[in-house]
Amino acid sequence: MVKLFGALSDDTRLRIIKLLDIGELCVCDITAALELSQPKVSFHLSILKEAGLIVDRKDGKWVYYSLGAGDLFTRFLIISICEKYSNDADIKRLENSRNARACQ
Amino acid sequence: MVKLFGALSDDTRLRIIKLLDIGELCVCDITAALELSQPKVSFHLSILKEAGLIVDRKDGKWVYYSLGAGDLFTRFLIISICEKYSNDADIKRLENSRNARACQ
DNA sequence: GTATCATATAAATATATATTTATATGAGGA
DNA sequence: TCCTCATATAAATATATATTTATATGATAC
Repeated sequence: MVKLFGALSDDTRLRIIKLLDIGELCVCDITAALELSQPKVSFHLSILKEAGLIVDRKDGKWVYYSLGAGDLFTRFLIISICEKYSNDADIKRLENSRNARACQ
Repeated sequence: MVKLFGALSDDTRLRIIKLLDIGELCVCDITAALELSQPKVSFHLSILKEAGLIVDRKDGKWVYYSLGAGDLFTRFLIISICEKYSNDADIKRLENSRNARACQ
């Protein structure tokens, strides 16, 4: 429980959760959307994964992350965060990045 | 939101929340129940208060803390924590402390 | 007023967490 | 096979958070 709340007590990680609410994303898209360094994004993804909030799926060179199934409480937390938290700028950059086919 | 989750990402503070679920308690009772130093308890109480999770009430020498009203989401978090988290040893020590009238 | 009690705060230190920079891994493509 | 790309990990550093020890505050009792 401490680990779960610890994973949620960081602005970067809440931004990632909000991004993944759109759907599955690869690391390069998340990195582009957040405008952060790749190791930094990987670090935060690992903490979210470790807390059971997200899951990953490998496909060739890419690793895709998405919001995890989790238990009822975890799901409620994610829903609440996505409802309360907004980061339009991130989502806009994500769209730009995808249109530009940043990672290929 | 980060501050709220940050306040919940510590074992000592979850123990305090669980204790306060019983009802209003003074600092000396919380200190006795947790078997921690008084400054340490005051430090953690200040973080919970700052996050809007608990409120205080002064009466003479004593300061009493209790779970705050908060918004729906905060209340749900507190309810969930109290349901999932158990610390029987703390509650037992609290009862002993009160019987012994530790603070007076 | 002085002593004592409950609590808070400050300063110093210890510990955990995040960030940066550099490098490793492993999959495809030339 | 060698090169490049996407991602992860390691090491070094920076920053935040927690803990300890000492002291301050403010109330009551003597």
